[in-house]
Amino acid sequence: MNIIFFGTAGISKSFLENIDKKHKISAVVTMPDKPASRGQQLKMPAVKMYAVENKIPCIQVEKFTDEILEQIKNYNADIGVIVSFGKIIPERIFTLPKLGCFNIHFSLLPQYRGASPVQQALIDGQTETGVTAFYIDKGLDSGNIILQDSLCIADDDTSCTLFDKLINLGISVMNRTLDMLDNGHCLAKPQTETPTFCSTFKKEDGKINWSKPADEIRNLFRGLFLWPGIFTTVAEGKLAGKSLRIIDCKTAEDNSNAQPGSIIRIDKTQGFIVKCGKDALLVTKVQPESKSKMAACDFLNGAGLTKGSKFN
RNA sequence: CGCGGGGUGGAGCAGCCCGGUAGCUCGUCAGGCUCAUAACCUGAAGGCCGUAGGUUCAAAUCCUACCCCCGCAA
Repeated sequence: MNIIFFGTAGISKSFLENIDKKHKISAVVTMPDKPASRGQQLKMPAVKMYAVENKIPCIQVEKFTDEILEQIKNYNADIGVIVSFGKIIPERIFTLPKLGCFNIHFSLLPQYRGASPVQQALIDGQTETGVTAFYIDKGLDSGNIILQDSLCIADDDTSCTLFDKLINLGISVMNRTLDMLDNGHCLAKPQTETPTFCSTFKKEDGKINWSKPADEIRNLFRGLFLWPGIFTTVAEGKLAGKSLRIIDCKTAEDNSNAQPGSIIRIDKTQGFIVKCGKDALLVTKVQPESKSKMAACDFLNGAGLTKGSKFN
């Protein structure tokens, strides 16, 4: 089939390069280059880099103008594949390909419609999630479901590892969906259950509330692992007032009535243990403001913190 | 020229403003104590203080240039 691919985020590239070779990718649609990192130089989306390397035409859109519409129309695509594009695609665009457009979404729709289904599922402590291929319609992730596959979430999965698993599964779902469409055996079913929604996260969402149970904090850590991460504020010592990012942690049982946010124990081989609302969190790796990642005990040595020190 | 922090024994840091003996918490090694230990005590090794110039009797510290690392923002 003749495919037009919509995608922007880093993960989109994995899908683009793994589309079954029997199909032809006639064009890639992505967002404009954006200033990035310290130098603030323009950086092209990974999808565009792939397109350039493989000499695939690439359309970058800020807004879907009439001119863009004409360009897309000229590619005469059979199907549009959308993976993490980053913009709502208007009806006059998604109706251009002969068979319409489908989206790969990282949840078991209609659960977790919206921007951060992977992160939110981890934060909620879910043990199962999946990938859904569905037809784009005018709503938000509300179209008819073509194919859905589930997988188990492991206790030690973070957004990083779970994304990896979902990308693999998603590529399979995408290619099977393309096969079904190609063969004309494609029965899409409406979403009937009650949907749930999730939105994007802000930096502030990663702030630790130590009065919460350790397993909730740990789930927040897992969900926000890639971005923005979870952080706390040092309350004393030479780094008082600075923020501290938690790079790795585990829950630890604790029945003491110590004050949440205080260090109740130091394990020189592993890290330090902070009391939470229920149980405690063993912090093993950390990154202070403006600093590199380091072992939790190294941080204590430099910051002059010890058993009894507190975080806010 | 987006904003900011930083490069000091193996690790994390202090010292720099106000030039004059290389400091702290760990780690490592040796010895001691102990039923035992990641605990405690004693001792030791290990530094061209990011690089190159400059100022000075004297530079980790002041001046200049360069290299590298990191956070924010995107």
